[in-house]
Amino acid sequence: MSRLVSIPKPTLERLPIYYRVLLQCREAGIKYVSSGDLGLRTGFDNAQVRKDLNHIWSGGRPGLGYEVDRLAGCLAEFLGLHNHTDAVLVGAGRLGAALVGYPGFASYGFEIVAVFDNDPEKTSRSLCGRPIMPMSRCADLIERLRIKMGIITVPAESAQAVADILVGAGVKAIWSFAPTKLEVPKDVLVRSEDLAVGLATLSYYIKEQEMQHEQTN
Amino acid sequence: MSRLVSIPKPTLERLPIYYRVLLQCREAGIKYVSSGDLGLRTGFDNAQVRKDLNHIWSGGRPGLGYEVDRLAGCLAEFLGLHNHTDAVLVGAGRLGAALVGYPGFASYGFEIVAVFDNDPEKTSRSLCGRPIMPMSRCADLIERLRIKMGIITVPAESAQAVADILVGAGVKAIWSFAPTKLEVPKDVLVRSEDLAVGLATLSYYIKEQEMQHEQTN
DNA sequence: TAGATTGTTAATCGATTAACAATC
DNA sequence: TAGATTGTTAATCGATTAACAATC
Repeated sequence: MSRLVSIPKPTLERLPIYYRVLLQCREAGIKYVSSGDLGLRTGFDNAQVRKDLNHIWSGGRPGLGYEVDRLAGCLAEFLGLHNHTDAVLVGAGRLGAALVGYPGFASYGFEIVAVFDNDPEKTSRSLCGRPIMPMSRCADLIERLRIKMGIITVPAESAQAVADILVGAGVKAIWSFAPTKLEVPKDVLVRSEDLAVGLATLSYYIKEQEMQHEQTN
Repeated sequence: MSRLVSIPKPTLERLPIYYRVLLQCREAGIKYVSSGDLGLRTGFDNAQVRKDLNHIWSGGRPGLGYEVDRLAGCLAEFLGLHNHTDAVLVGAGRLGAALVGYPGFASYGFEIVAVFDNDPEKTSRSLCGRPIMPMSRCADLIERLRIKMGIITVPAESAQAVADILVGAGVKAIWSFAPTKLEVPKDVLVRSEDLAVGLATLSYYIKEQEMQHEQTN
């Protein structure tokens, strides 16, 4: 039956942040951190920190805190950061280029092994040393290399078609930057990074600030 | 006293998604949508949709639904998408380039009017028609143009220093892509888009899937 | 021992979902 | 009128915060 002790989603999203801070601590030669320290460095409540960390490790020492090295190790293990995972990227535009060149990738165990795009003008060029291939070769490559992860950086209109091809070829996790809802079978995970959501949030905040300003004057 | 009827954060983050779907409906010539329709197209519960929309407009017509045109208008109004806002971007790397070229920007009322970078090699070049200027000129330009929004696409190590300069010059909202916590006065809003969080989430999911696979075999 | 900090339980808070009378 | 769908209240669910005995 495996571990069905599934972790709350908000907790899962905070774990990478603890991990980042722990790496910084290690860099700085710090051996132990308390939940209070971690709270200060992440902006989370200290009780929150303890609760989150207890989901993955109960090795904290009262009066002392958490051993930086071991906690970082547990987090990396838990998140699967040591597992190497190959990925393909579809959409060789500016955002695609940024992701291919993103150094964080490697440190999270991911490697973009192939880039696809349907624009013939692009398929003659290459991206960070990777040839840009036409979509016609995508499914075949995914199947042969048994690739499980796909990154979508095409415009919204073509995103669903791309997702269908990826899923059809065996991809199980999609990281999408296209502002649209993707329909996929339920054993496939889609994570949408929607920049427009962030922009709209900021726009709202700025509008509110300006309105308050006007009232003060 | 203004409107202290502040909107729940999860709701605020869903509004741009409704807005996007409404624009698509309008494009398709659809005049009315029900909360059920919107739920299907966004993936949210229909009761959720009604509750969210009632925060900004109670003009839905029982038996008929919401008038696409007017609802879209209310959303745009509420989110401040019609208000033009100038912004500066700091960090002319690949991600910076992707954002400067991002078409979504304009449709949310934002315009990147200046790009800064401290690498002398970059300051000779330009980005999508905008000259890349050295940081030494940043504060002055922000003050003169009374710019309220800054976008940070520099490495984590330099992000805090950049934020300090922006805030010192009068910026009130920061959109940061640097994986680090920024300390700012409490009247300044920081929105962090942390790609590492997304990556780690996906990594965890893929690890889980593989573990279950191993057990099945 | 005294001080600090853990892991965990209980209390609070807020968000989602269900239900339904009102109304087009 | 009959069918559909709203706005809203009440019920449920889940996450955050507070508190504290246990322990280094």
